Amino acid sequence: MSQVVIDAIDRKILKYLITNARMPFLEIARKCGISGAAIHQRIKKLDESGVILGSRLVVDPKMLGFDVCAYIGIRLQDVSILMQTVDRLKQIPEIVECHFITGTYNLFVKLYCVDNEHLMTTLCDRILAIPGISTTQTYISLNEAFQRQIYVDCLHD
Amino acid sequence: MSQVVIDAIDRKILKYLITNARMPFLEIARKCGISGAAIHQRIKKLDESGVILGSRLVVDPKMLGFDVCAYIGIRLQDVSILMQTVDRLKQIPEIVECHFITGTYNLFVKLYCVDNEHLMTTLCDRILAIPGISTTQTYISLNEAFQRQIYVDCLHD
DNA sequence: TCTGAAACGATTGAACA
DNA sequence: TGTTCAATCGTTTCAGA
Repeated sequence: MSQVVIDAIDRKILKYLITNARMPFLEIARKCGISGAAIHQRIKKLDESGVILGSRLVVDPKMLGFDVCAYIGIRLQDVSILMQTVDRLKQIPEIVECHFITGTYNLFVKLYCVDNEHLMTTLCDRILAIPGISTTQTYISLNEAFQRQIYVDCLHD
Repeated sequence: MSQVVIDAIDRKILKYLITNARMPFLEIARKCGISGAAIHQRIKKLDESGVILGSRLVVDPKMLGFDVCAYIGIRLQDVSILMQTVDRLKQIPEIVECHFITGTYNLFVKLYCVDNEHLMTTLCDRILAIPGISTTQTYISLNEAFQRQIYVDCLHD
């Protein structure tokens, strides 16, 4: 996949915004030692080049009443229907993540439900209703120990 | 887990910010038909009550050079070291998510690596170096079909 | 819980080094 | 790429309903 040239200042900008998407550009500017307008221009470039995909508020699912988080591995009868299956999965709002994977399953999804009953109806009435699914395995997350973003500094320093 | 009373306006505010954490409060105010000050007060309340955990810039891992995304299921020899193991996993920057789960594994992590070699060294030199790990299984994500946030409207309307 | 007003700070675009 | 400047717009707080 195409890459983009990102220098130390870009990485610093990303690092700040990855932990707080609403950090004022002027505050970043002060920390980076350049002007606010320069930060603005760099962020615009990062945005246009596709490095920045967007920003999100992070909410606590449990506080909103979603007490159950689960991962489901999905095995298809026939890999040719992979894309159609993804489209069907996308229509299920409880599913927040969907991956193509190697190994025992073809697809792997993450979802949030209100309770176990909600998980069961989502699995049985919505997911298993999709034609071509051979088997599934559900892994219930008892607790999310942590969740964070990529550590940009892992890269070429 | 404790829940909080959230009305339709709160849900509308969250809905906007979940897809764009930098949306100006005044714009939300216009869409909700109340003043900017009221939006500010509501967001402050949602923040203080723990519904809002923070905000994040979403970056494309591939654009930053992280070509490999994987999930690893981890089985421990002894569940009593669960918390210590989480602490050790937290120190590995490549790991972005860590769950306690039911089933075949005790822990389940998501990580990003630069390439397969990086994945292998992270697994062998860092993860398997943690004492008490019995077995692991790695699922490589060939592609993330989609990733999004909880759909707030799943709830009580 | 809302509003409007006022003060302050941030964003954005243009012109230029 | 960077800078400064100026206009516009957003944020935040407070008093009061």
